[in-house]
Amino acid sequence: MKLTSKGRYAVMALVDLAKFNSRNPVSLRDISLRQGISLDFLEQIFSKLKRNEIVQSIRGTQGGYILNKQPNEIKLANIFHAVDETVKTVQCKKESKKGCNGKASKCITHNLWDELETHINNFFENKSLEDLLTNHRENRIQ
Amino acid sequence: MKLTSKGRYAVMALVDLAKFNSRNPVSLRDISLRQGISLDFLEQIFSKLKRNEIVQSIRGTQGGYILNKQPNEIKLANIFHAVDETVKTVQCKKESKKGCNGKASKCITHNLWDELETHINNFFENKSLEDLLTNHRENRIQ
DNA sequence: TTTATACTTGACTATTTCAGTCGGGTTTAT
DNA sequence: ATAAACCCGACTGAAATAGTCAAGTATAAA
Repeated sequence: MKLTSKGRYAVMALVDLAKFNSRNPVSLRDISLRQGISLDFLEQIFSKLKRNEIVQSIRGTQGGYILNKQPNEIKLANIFHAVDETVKTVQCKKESKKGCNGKASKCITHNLWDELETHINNFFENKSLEDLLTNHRENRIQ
Repeated sequence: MKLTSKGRYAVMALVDLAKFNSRNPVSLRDISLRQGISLDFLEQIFSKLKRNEIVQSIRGTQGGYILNKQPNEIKLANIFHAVDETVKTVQCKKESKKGCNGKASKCITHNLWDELETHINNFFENKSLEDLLTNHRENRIQ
């Protein structure tokens, strides 16, 4: 089981954005440098975050991105959903596959994956950007 | 985020094995046919399950596999661990990557992935083969 | 009004992982 | 003897991932 970089980077970038979100927009170039994430890749990610109204963009010189909501209103679930990061446990749901749809009954482990999905989604629903910011402030040494 | 087929198949195969575990060993061929899983792939999986003492093998004609413990003693965590299915959230742990080890401090989201790992592992620690068997018996129609 | 900065978009690509195959074994009941 | 079944390691096609690249548009500032 793994989490892709897209979702991980999205969270890292948004925490960074929230930290420097005081007044001025934050450019992807800055985030790229601070977080060590490819600028081109960040652009892909932020295009999705914008489409999902998690951030707003400001074009032109001195432009950048700002959060579209307060950090405590942005759940991790929103972020992962925005960048198409989904929990795909139940491959047996695929059409025309044996073991699940082929027979009239669900495959042996079908319920298990459903439960797991719920379990993981709960975790993401109950964590906001705000939580991460707090956690980070407490733990950093510098 | 996704779960690989190896772990999913391992669970399906073991539930199947547990169901038919009455007295005689169960051959992979039978499991393959019932669950629609490639025989060669099953052999890879059971080699690992055996190495981790989750099953025992009986060679020769009429051979097969039997569970090495009672279903209620086999946690899903054991199974996933046996087939190398791990929750890989924290890619920032990789050596020589920016954002975590490069600097003296942990990367912004490091704790998050740790928490998530714990959250998911809890789920697997608290579910046994026995639970799945019970669940399956209750739900099947046939 | 020119220029540099920064967002916008879509196509392209190298790498890695996954899922499964293949070809050889060895063991053992019948 | 032979067929069923486990055992083991190498190989491979396909898909997903993690970017890269190219060609824009918008806007603030000089």
